[in-house]
Amino acid sequence: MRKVVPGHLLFSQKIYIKLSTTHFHQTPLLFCLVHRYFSTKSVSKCTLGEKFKLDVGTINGLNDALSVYKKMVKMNPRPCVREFNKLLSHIVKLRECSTALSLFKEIRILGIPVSEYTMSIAVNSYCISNRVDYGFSLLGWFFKLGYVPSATTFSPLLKGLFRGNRVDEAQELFKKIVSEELCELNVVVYGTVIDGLCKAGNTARAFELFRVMERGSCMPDTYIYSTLINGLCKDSLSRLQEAKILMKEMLGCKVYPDLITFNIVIDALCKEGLVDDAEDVARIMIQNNVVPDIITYNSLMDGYCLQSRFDDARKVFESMAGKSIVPDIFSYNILINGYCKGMKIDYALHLFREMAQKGLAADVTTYNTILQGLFCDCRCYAALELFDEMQVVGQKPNFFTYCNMLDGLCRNGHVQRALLFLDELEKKGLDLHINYYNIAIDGLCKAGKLDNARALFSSLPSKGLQPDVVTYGAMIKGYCQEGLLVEAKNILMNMKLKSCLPNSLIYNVIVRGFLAKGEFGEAATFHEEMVDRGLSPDYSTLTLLLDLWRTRENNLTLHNMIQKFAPENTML
DNA sequence: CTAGGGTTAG
Repeated sequence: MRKVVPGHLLFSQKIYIKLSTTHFHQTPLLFCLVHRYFSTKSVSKCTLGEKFKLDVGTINGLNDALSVYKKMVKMNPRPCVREFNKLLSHIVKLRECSTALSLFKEIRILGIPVSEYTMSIAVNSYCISNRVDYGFSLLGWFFKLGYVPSATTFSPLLKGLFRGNRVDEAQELFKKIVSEELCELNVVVYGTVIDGLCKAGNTARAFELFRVMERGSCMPDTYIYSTLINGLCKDSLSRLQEAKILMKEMLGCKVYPDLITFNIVIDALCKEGLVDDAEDVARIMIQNNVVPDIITYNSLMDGYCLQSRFDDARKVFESMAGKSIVPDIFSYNILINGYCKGMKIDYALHLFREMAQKGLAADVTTYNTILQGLFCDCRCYAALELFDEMQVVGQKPNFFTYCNMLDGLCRNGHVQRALLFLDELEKKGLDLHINYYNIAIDGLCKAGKLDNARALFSSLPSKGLQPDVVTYGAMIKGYCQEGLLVEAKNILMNMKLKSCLPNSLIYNVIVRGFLAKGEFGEAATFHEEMVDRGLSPDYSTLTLLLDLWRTRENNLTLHNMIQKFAPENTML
């Protein structure tokens, strides 16, 4: 049976074409209105699909969503855009952005009309998948279709830029939004930028924006305060006192903390070692009818573990059951990490097996944590087995897994095994990283296998790798320890030629190396060079310097020597 | 039907 196209639908398509080619640039708003008017009109004549209302609550997982989508596409006429939007949005919430984007593309190919909502969902999907530039390219489509991107479109773009460490571009976009009035400056846009700035370490700029908000018509809400409190708590030097003041300011403005605000504070206290205070805050939150969730308990557990109060951590873990909260992968990883750090590896292993029994799959964090724990406990064989096991169950090792393996093997006297491991990595055609070689070179030097270290070091360029300051440092330290100062000096010269600046660690090693050999003139030269470069000797180098010069130059008083070698060091 | 804040290893 052929579908009869209603006359007014044809008419609306003509208008659409005409407006989009001639009038759009002058009258985008008018265009939108006309477009929307006719879209609704055309839908009103639909029969089967028009009545279809999607209830995402009935969708069970991705496959279900996909079959619903197929059903919707087959309907004639098709359900309205809104139902497609609901479905797409639901798929994004299932964290299946790539699927959502394929469907979005298919919808376009099938000629199913999309709305500004569909477009925003697509932009957001791209941003979540770290493909912000594709998100930006969709902005062009907005205009083609006669839509105007809104704050809802721009906030994911801003967030995506920040997440990709493109802080300058994010700030530029924000400035552009403000100066060209691209969209409404609402609390969500501010929140996105403030959070991005805090996470980029620019708390000062975040607060500037916050004060701008306060003065303007857009009042900060719980999200904004939580973001800033979190920013203060996680600033390089934690600023808990300021966070406390901000919390008071927040209450004064009658903005009240919610679950996430409390979780931020609880976590910050735990990380400061104030887990008992964190417990107090948890009690206060309950008094305020805010119910703790799994993240609250996970933070508390971590807090106890940091204080080596494993029994208390365990109590929190077990108390979750009574609150019908099921421990998640974080809960297990936190407790496993606690036990590993506390050298209670068997407890950690027990939990590891328990999670499998409960149907909870260990992730790469779990494996990395336990691998480290096993190596710390000198259980190399078990670690090697676990490394194989993780691959058997399909958990891909990452950069840190490989570092753990190499480092663990070296530290346990299995440098040769580490080298074999490194060979395997090379053969696998993995992305090689200079860190792998730094660990191996350091291991070889510490094992006194300087020739092997040198050979590995020399092979780096052929592998397409550049030594970094750590590589040079390992070699220099290796030579110094063997008293081979000429070689150490050569490496130092080499790195300078490659414009790799020696750090204070390297200078300290060299100065101590020359002092140990009694070559005081050389030691003094490098000491001077270090100071010239704004670096200072560490405690043990300084002690050696002072002792030696004191015995050699009796006429120097201690005061003179301090003036000479550590003018800025007030400790001595 | 679209957008912002919180927990683990290295």
